[in-house]
Amino acid sequence: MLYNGVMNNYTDMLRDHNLKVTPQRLAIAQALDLRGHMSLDELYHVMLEKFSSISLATIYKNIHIMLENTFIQEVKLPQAKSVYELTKASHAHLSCEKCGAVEDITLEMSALVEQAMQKSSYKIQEASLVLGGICKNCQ
Amino acid sequence: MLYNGVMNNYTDMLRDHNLKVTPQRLAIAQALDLRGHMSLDELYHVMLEKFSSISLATIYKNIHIMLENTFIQEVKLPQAKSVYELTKASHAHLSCEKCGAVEDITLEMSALVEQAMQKSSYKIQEASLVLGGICKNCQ
DNA sequence: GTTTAAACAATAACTTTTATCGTTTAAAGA
DNA sequence: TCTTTAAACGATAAAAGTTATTGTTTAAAC
Repeated sequence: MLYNGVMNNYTDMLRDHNLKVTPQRLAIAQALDLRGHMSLDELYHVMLEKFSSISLATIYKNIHIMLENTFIQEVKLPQAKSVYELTKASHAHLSCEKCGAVEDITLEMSALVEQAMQKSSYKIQEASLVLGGICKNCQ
Repeated sequence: MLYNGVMNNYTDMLRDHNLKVTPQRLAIAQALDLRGHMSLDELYHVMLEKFSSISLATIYKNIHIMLENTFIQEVKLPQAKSVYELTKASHAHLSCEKCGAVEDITLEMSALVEQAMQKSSYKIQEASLVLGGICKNCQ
């Protein structure tokens, strides 16, 4: 299932999420896997290169159903358009405020969540963290 | 400046952010102060009660300029529409996935940010954290 | 192969957000 | 307090973003 750290069997991944396998969906999966994070616009323009007559509605509908089936996740960024990524283990995000790059980062958050549950009366189920800053290239 | 924990001098607050003081803006400031967090729709409907002929465009334009002048902040929630709040010291948010309530919570995040700076090559400037869960009432 | 439900492209419809314009008003200076 | 002026207002048009519809194509099960 893994080749040089890059997943290559998008067909199985789609089927695992009850998504019918089409060339368009395989290309979306590949694009997201390759680039990590993409906005709807970016995805549309990348898809246009492979499918010159793809409809924008196809992008919207696939993003919608892929979110519904948890094949992908939306990342809402404080100062930019949402980006989408393939669903993987829970993690936080780094967002460069200069170039707009988005990276995953895995952090130990259990202590923080514990702190929050003690301070509040919430039963916390998930944490969404975006750290804004300047990436290495832009420093 | 404080009366029973509720700020009452919205005029000064607006002026401090270079915003011309109008009845509509005073009402927006008061509504956000009173309720903590409001979506654009909620704000519009609350404002309609005071100003029966207020234009939706006025809400959009004021939210825009108030964001620009950092009088208010936008909170992007993972599974719901954005809400807005008066700008205050940096803090995280709790979001009830059942009733939609949003609360502020102050957490000690410096250790986490330190962890992130060591793991990555980013210079981190701000953290945006939303904790999703179930509030006391909904449990 | 056939059949069928789902996905597709095209595009219309709808929603959300921004821009325009004539009028009103807050705020600064006379 | 009275003018003056730039900004804010309401109304509404325009633009941008998203969803729904329709006829056609295609993936997948039989």
